[in-house]
Amino acid sequence: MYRTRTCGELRLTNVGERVTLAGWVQSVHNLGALTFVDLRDRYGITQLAFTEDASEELRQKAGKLGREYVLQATGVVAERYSKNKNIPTGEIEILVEELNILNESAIPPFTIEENSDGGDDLRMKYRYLDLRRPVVRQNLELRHKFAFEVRRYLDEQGFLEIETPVLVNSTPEGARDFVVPSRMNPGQFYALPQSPQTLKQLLMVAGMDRYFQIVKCFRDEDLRADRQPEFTQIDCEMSFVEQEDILQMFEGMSRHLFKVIKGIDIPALPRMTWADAMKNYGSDKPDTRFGMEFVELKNNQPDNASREIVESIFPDGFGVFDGAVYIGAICAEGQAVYTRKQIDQLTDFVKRPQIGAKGLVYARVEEDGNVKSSVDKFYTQETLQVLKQKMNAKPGDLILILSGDDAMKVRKQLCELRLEMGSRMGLRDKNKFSCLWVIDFPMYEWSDEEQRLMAMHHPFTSPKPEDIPLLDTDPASVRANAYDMVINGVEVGGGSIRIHDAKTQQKIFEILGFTPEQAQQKFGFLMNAFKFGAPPHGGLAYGLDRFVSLFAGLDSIRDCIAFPKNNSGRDVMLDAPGFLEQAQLDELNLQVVPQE
RNA sequence: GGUGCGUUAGUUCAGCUGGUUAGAAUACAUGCCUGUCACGCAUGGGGUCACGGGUUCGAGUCCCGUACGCACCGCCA
Repeated sequence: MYRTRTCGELRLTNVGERVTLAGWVQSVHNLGALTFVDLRDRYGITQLAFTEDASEELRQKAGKLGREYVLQATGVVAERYSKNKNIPTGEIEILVEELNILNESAIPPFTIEENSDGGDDLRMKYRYLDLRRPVVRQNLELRHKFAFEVRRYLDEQGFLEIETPVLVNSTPEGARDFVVPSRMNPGQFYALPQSPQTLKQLLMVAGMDRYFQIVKCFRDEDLRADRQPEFTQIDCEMSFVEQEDILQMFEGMSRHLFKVIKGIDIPALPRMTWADAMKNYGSDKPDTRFGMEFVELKNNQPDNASREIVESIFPDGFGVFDGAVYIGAICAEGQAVYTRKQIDQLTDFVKRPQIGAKGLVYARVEEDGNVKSSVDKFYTQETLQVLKQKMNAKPGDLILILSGDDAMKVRKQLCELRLEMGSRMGLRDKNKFSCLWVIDFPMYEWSDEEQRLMAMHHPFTSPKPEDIPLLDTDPASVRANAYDMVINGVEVGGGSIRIHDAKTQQKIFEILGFTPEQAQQKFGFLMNAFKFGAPPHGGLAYGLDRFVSLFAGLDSIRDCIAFPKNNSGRDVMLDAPGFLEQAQLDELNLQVVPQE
C-alpha cells in the first residue's frame, strides 16, 4: 500500500496517528539540522518534518530532495510548534520515520505554484506539470462536477445518454469539416461531426423521446480564446414538445447548475426577442449585467431589428449627421467627468479597423442641466436638450453617439462601445450572473460571400407557423422557432424546434439553394426517416467549455480543458498535427503535394 | 486571408535618442543556519539578444522578410 491518507486531510484530531503519505515535493526548507518538506497531492499539502528525532541518514536524505520528487513518507502526526494559518493542514506536520523516494524529477521548467512564473506557451508544452497547479486542477474539478450535475438532472428528467458515431459524413452548410480518409473505401472520406444534430433527430424518430449526450464536436475553423477545433457540447433533444417545454426544461437545468455548483438562486430567465436584442444592444447575445441600452435617434430604413421609422432629432443641413441612415446613442451614467484624453481614447477605440466607426460624437450633461457637446457648433441648445430628454440623461451623464448609413453596422459598433464602457465602469463583474433567453431568431441571414440566404441556426430549424406564408414572399423576414441561452454576453447554448415533415424540410432546402437532387444526396437519410412517422421534436445544445469557463470566471476556455490546442490549432505538447510515413499515406491512397 | 502586440539567462522581465564586459528577480549549484512555511545569509555557474537579410565605423536597439506565440477581424449553419 502506497499510502494510508492523503495530503489534504490530516488535522489536530489526528495527532499521534502513524500515517503513510505519498505525493510530490512542493518545496524543501533545509535549515541545517532541521528540514521541512511540503508534500503535495491532489488533495492538499502536508508538511513533512525531519527534526532531531530523525536519524542522521534520514536528515541527509531529506536535505537532498528536489522539487517534484515523488515521495512516500511514513511517520507520526504531530502538532506544529509554529502553525501555518494559510493551509488547512497547517496545524500539524508528520515526524518522518521512513522516507522512500519513489521517483526523482528533472528541474521543472516553471514553478508549480498558484502564480506560476511560466508563460502560456511553456505551460501548454508541459501541460502535465501545469495541471499539478491547484488553480488549473480546480478548473477540471469544477468541470467534472458540472458534467456530473448535468447527468444527474437530465437522468432525473428521464433523458437517456446515447452515444452517436464520430465517423460520419461531411455536410454542406455550416463550418468546415475535419475529414478522415477511409482505407477500405479508397478515395472516400468520413467527416467528424460538427454536432450530432441529424443523429439525435433520428433518435427522436426512433422513439427515444428524451436524449442527451456530453459529446465532442469538431469544427475546422480558426481558433479564439473561446473557440477550440474540438469542443464539448451538452447535446439534448426531446420529442412531443413545443418551444415552451424546452425553455422550461433547460431553464430548470441551468437553475439546478447555478444552485448546486455556485450556490446561487437565479431568477426566472427573462426572454428577449432577437429583434429587441439587436435594436437595444446591437447583439444577439447581450450582456445584461448592466443597462445602457441603445436609443435610436434616427432610423429611416426599417429592418428585421426595428421595423419603425424614427425621425432624426437633429435637423438636417447642419452637420455631421446629415445623410446618416441610422443614429444611435448610449448614456453612460455619471461619466461626464471623462476628460478630453479619455474621450479621445474612446474615439480611437471605435475607429479601430475591427470596429470601424467613422467617429464618435459625445455630449456631457452639466450640473446646471446644460448640454455641452462635440457638435455644439452645428446644433442649438434646444436640439441638445431634446437629445438629453430622449436619452433620459441626468446632470453628470455622458452621451455617446454613433451614426452611419448601415443600421446593423452602427449597432455592432455601438455594441462594442457599450461593452467597453461597461468594462470601464466596472459593470461586468465576473461574480455577477445575468441569464436570459434570446428568442425568435430569423430563419435566414444574407451571405454576401455566397450571394444567397444561409440558415442562421441550421437548416433543420422550423419556421414560426405564423411566418410560413412569408417563406414564398419575403423569406429574409421569416422568424424561426429558435432560441439561445445567453449569460453575461456569452452564448452558452442554443436550439430550436425542428422540422419533422419531409415536405417542409424539402422546401427549406430549396430556399437555401439546394436542388432536390442535392438535398436528396446530402440529407436523404433524414428526409427518408421523416416519411416513417417522425414525432414533433426539438432540442438544445450547451457549450460545456464556455459554460464551465463562465462559472470559473476564466478568460479562455483553454483553462478548463486538460489538453487544449493553441491559436494555430496545434497541440504543442504532442506536437500534433504531424506528418505521416509514406507507407501510411499509400495505404490510405493519399498523396501529399509538397508546399513550394 | 488580414490587423495589432510580442520573441533578451531555465523562467518572468528591464535594457532610453544605435556606442565599453547585456542587467534584475526568481530558479539552479555549493556552503552556513534547530521551527521554516515567498525562510534567511554568502558564493557561483548560466546568454547564438528567435532566424535571415539590410542600413551604419558600430545593431539587443533602426529597416525589410521569415518563423513562432497571444488578442482580434474575416470565418465559426
